[in-house]
Amino acid sequence: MLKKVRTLRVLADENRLRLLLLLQQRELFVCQLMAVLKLSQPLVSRNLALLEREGLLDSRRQGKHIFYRLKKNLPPLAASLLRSMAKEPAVDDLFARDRQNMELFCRRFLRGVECDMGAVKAFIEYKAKNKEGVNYGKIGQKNVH
Amino acid sequence: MLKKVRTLRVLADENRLRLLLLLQQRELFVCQLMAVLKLSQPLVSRNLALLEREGLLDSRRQGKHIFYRLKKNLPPLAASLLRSMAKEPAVDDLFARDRQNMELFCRRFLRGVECDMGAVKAFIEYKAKNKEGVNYGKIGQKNVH
DNA sequence: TTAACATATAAACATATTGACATATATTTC
DNA sequence: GAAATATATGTCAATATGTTTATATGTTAA
Repeated sequence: MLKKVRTLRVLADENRLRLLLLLQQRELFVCQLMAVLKLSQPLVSRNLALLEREGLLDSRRQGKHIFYRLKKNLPPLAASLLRSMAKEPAVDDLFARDRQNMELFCRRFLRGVECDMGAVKAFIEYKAKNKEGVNYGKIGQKNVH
Repeated sequence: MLKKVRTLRVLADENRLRLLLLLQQRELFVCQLMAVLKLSQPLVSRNLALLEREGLLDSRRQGKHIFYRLKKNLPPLAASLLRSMAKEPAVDDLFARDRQNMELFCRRFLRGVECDMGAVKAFIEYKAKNKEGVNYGKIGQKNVH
């Protein structure tokens, strides 16, 4: 198969797109992505591996953690596709929520700690209780306890 | 699933990309695409239907033939993706051959006739005999009989 | 109306992808 | 060293996708 068609296939998946969009902003490790996207650890791992093999991500180990981030010199096709995708309203909405959740998770559930599965679990439980429509991002306002 | 992810998935296929690239140039009917891409009739039909349902193609019937062409107002995502794809060397090579073959087919196998399955069959047999490396496009030169 | 033809759709099958679960690996901490 | 932890990988069932074969539809021409 043509390499670029393979790249397209890899990009044509909601989970992987959300991973890429989050990793566009900054370096992250697996458990952060698990918490925010609410995906199982093997699922996140596998999709990250796919993206890395396709030349879209870089990773580096630091202690127990493995950091992933968007490759600096992204293939032009992938770069332009990601940009176009991010502009689509529906994608942008979803991504805005993911970004907000990542912020919340890091600020209120990690607090200094690099990351740990306890925080992931706590975050997912917290989100299960505080259902849709909650104003996650702003501390000290009603819907946040 | 997000609509735009579905669109991406539809585009992430070699056969469909080749169809789109050919249809970018001009209106074509099914048997022309069958001959040039060397794909079965149901396969061409089905992929064209997929692309049309996704809002990437228009079709109109004229007698026995059904003409397809790239939609005028292509969704921006699809338009930019097609442009980026066409720039990729490997895709461009493949597409250049397809375009050349379409030209040859129309000029030397259709000749006035709108299209017919006999011409499709003849073309595919001709191509089977004159294997790779042949200079299809130029009449009156060695490799063309 | 029937035969011939271009295209569409359905049915059947093979293959690929997804996601859950179990397990392996690598690193730190004790 | 062993235990704990973060991540990776293998396996399987479910599902989706791609392809072929068979059949249906709609059109023209006799």
